[in-house]
Amino acid sequence: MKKKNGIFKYERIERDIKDRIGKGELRPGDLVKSEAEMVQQFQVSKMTVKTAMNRLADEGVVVRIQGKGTFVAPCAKR
Amino acid sequence: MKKKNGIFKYERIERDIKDRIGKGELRPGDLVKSEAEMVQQFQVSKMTVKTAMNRLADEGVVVRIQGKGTFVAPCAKR
Amino acid sequence: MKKKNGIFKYERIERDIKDRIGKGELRPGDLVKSEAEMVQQFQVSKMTVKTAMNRLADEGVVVRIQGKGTFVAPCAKR
Amino acid sequence: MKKKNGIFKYERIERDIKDRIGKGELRPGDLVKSEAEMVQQFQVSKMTVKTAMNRLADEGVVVRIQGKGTFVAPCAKR
DNA sequence: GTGGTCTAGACCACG
DNA sequence: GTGGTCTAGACCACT
Repeated sequence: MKKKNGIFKYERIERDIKDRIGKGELRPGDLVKSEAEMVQQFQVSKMTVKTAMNRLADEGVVVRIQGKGTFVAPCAKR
Repeated sequence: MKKKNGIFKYERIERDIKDRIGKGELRPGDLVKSEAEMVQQFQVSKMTVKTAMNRLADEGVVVRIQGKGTFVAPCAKR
Repeated sequence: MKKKNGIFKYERIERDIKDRIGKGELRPGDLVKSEAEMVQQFQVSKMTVKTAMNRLADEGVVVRIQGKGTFVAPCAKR
Repeated sequence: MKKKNGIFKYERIERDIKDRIGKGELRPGDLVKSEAEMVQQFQVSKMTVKTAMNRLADEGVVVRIQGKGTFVAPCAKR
């Protein structure tokens, strides 16, 4: 995993999602962009997106459901 | 997505059918529940039920007949 | 949905691979096109490609290795 | 196939679809209700719905695409 | 009214 | 960056 500007790439993605939740752009229950879309948006590998989203899932910020998508947790922390 | 005991959903369904055969609840020639009923019972999609039942058919545990149903094989293995 | 020659889409894909092996375009050990490429080439969904390739794997024509790719079997039948 | 009030059940369904197109409720390219929904709506068997929709498809009123749905034909006749 | 094929995606496990 | 599992449907073939 490489850093850019002193932070890990996956931290940039985590930060972005949390910011959107903080601003109310993403609300509890909302569908978050898919892995494939994030790969495009952030110009990173699927593994980097996965690392970011799994960290957010571990923190309880999002819930990932196979075959359905990634959703903002019902009581998302930020 | 929650996996039970680290196995796939279709494996849970396969196991359930095999267990019923092992216990004698399902006997050779018996009609097995329809895909639609299993979708309800196991709370999975139709394709997951299909994966499970097709695997059992490949193993020779059941026989599937289009338009009729799924039956326990005449000499079902367990 | 249009079927060509009254056969299923996955059968067209199976036939294509077998033909390439028969012609010597694909030889034992060769890497076969990825699922994503076949989705583009045959204009079908990923699941249809999977059905085709899994059937070829069952027949022993190809070997599929998660994380690596699909290869023509060492002693491919045609 | 049974009649009700002197007309075949599938004729009632065909009539309904054509009427909706005539009124502009359904326009070229629109997705028509699924087979399963029509079974509920008209309280008929799947075979009856199928007969109706296939007749409409033969007439060029609708286009049926496996895995996607039934659509009002680009230049639907009525 | 069953099982079969197919869509257009999603996330997961692995290398 | 592959193949694997899974969703929530659709229409198709058959009995």
